Amino acid sequence: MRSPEQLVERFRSEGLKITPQRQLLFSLLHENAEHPTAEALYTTASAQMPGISLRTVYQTLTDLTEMGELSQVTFDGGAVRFDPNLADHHHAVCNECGAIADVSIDHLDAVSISEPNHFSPSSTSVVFHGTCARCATPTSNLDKPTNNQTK
Amino acid sequence: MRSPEQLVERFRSEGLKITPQRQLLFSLLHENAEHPTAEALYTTASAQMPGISLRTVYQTLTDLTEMGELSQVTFDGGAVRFDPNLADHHHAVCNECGAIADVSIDHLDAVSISEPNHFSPSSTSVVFHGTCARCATPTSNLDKPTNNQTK
DNA sequence: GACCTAATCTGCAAATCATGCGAATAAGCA
DNA sequence: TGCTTATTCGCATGATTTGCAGATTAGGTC
Ligand SMILES: [Mn+2]
Ligand SMILES: [Mn+2]
Ligand SMILES: [Zn+2]
Ligand SMILES: [Zn+2]
Repeated sequence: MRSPEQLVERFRSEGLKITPQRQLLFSLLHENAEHPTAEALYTTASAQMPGISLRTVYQTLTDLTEMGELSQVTFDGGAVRFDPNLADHHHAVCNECGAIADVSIDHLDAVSISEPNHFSPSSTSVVFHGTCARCATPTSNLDKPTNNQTK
Repeated sequence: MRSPEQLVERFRSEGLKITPQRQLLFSLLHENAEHPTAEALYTTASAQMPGISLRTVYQTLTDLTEMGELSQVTFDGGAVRFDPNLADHHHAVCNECGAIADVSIDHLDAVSISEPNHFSPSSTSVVFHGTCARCATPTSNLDKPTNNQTK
């Protein structure tokens, strides 16, 4: 996703209005690597802008997605998560705390479908499930992230 | 998933009852490579057993999953799909018709996370999105599978 | 075969997540 | 300031899945 400033420009140039709700969401999403759900963004947004509607959060997220500024990902049937990282990347989901990390992958081109089933893949996505660095360290659990488990 | 006969044996040996509903679902799931949703199974089941409850379908699918006889998969936030294929495998989802095919993958072990982020993956799943063989053939579209798109 | 009882099935309420819709509101502009 | 129209908001509705409780039944006992 582009910077809030660039998004303001884009919205303006497309004749869309610059509302406080949109600006807040631009800033909450910018470089946000947490893959938040709509509800999570709503909670954060509400703290800064009491009265903002969950409906507006969904609306804005849908708009940004349709503009190609956001992508949506889901894991294991949980709620949709929003991802401002437009680079080609994959994900690592922690079984313990539910954290979702962006990962780059080496040798993805080596991966191929074994059987000659004539499927023409246009995209490939890889999801790792396992234990994240924080949850792996047996030290103090005091600073462990809260459980964001999808389901 | 094991054969209906073996499942009957397993259920019996665990003190579970062999009901017509369960037997029907055993047979509908056996070697079923369509990755059906609960609703889809309910529709098929209802044709053979009018009056069967959707709740029972869900219940049985949950039971089989907990017994390790079924696995559940979801794609793009759609409804949960049930998979009797217990072998380690991956999936190819057709963008056109929504068909989901099982695929085996070569060189998966070559795939690795680039950055040293200390994530310890316990499992890796790969999903291809693209066009299936049927949808790719420009011949008669009459025999194309119906659209089962997840969303 | 009749009887008993726990397991199962069923119908419906309710939870969760997401979208449709219309009325109220406010951004952008003359 | 006042107009126009996009946007926001609240609520209803839809889709999927689970909780619950009463009715039913499989499977054992006599
Ligand atoms: Mn990401
Ligand atoms: Mn499969
Ligand atoms: Zn973790
Ligand atoms: Zn297809």
